[in-house]
Amino acid sequence: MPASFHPAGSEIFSPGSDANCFYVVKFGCVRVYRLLADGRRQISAFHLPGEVFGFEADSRHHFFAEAVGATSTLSMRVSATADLSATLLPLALRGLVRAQEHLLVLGRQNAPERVAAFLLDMFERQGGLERFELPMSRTDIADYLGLSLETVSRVFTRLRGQGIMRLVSLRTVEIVKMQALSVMCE
Amino acid sequence: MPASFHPAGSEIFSPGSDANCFYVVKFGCVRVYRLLADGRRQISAFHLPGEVFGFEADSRHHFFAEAVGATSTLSMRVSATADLSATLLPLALRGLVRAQEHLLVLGRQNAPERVAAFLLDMFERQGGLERFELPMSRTDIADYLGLSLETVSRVFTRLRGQGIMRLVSLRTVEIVKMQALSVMCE
DNA sequence: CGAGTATTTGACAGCCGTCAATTACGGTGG
DNA sequence: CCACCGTAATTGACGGCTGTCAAATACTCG
Repeated sequence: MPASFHPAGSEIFSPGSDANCFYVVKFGCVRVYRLLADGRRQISAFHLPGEVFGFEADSRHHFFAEAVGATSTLSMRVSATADLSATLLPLALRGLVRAQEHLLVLGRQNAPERVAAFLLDMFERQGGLERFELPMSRTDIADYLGLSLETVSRVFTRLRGQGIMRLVSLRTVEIVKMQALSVMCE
Repeated sequence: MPASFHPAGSEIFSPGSDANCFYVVKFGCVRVYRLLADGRRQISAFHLPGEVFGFEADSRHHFFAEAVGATSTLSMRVSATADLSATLLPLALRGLVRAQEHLLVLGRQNAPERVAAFLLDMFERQGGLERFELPMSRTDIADYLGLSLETVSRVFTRLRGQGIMRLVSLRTVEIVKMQALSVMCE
C-alpha cells in the first residue's frame, strides 16, 4: 500500500493510462474531470481525506485526476485485494448515487441552488462544523457546478450579503444560517 | 426470475421502497429519475432492452423508476445470485461511467450539443441503424438533458432544417449526416 | 371522425456567460 | 517585518441562450 505525495496541480492519472490501482486520499483534495475538445472542463467529483477514487469499468482510465493542493494518497493495486468485487461494489454504488444526485443539481437547479448544494455537501463531508475550508479555487467550484467562476463569485457575495455565510478568509467558509442554506436546495 | 409487465407510465419502484431486487429490461423502456420539492424532474437514465437497473447502495431505493411505454422486465432477487458482487460490480461501474459522461453534457454543453449527444447515444444503443425509434416523449428528453421541452423541439427543428436528421414520424428519427452530428458533440 | 394529447412555433424576459477592469490576497525576498 | 509582485477573486456592463407563457398545428387512439 505505497504512499505518494502529489504537489498542487500535479497529475495523478489521465485518460488512456493503465487503471491497475485505486487510491485513498490521505490528506489534501483530488479533482476528477473530463474535457471537451475546446477545453471546457467538467469536474465530476472532488475527493477528500478518507475517500476512494480511481477504479474504472475497464483497465484504462477515462478521466483526469489531479491534486488540488498538496495532497498525499495511498494506492492499492487491484490484484493485491483478496476479494476485489466485495470491496469495490459498495464504493462504486456510492459513487453512482453521488453522481446521480449531482446530475439533478446540474440539470435542474439554478446558480444559487447549485452553490448552496455545494456548500452543504462540503459542510457535511468535513465533519459538520459550521466553519470549514474550501480546498479548491472558484474556478474549480465553477467547473464542478457547471457555472462560470464569475457566477460562483457573485453568488458567494449574495450569500454574504444575506447573512447566510461569512468568508473568514477567501477559502474559509462559515455558515451562519444553515436553515436558509438548506431551504435553497429544496 | 419472474417477468413483469408494466403499462405505459406505471411505477416500477419509488424512493423509500425496498431495493431487494434488480431488473433487466426485456422490451420497452424505463426512465429513472429524481424530483425536487417543486416538481422539477431530472431523469438520470433511460434503460433499453438488455440493460440492467435498480441496484442501490443500501437496501432502499433512492429514485423513481417508471415504464416509458409498455414495458416488460425480469426481476432478480439479490439474494438469489451466487456471487452478487462479481455480477453487479461491472454493471455499477458502467453505470458510473455513463453518469459521469452525462455530467459533462449537463454541466458544459449547450442545447444543440446536448440533443446531438442524446441522438448519438440512442443511435449507438439501438444497434447503430441510421433509423431508430425514440421510445420517450419530448418532455422526457428535456428532463434527461436538463432543458425545456420547447428547446428540445426547437433543436429538432433546426437539425431537420440543416438536413442532419429527418423525422420519419414524431418518434422515428433518421440520421442523415452522421458526421455533422458527431462534430456537434466534440 | 372526433377528442385529447403531443409537438411545434412565436414573443418576450431573465439568468447567466463573456469580456474587462479593479481589488484583495498570499508568498517571497529584501 | 514590510514591500512587492503574481495570482485569485470580485465587481461591472452587456449580450445571447434558453425558459416561460401562449397559441396553433399535428398526431394518436378510441
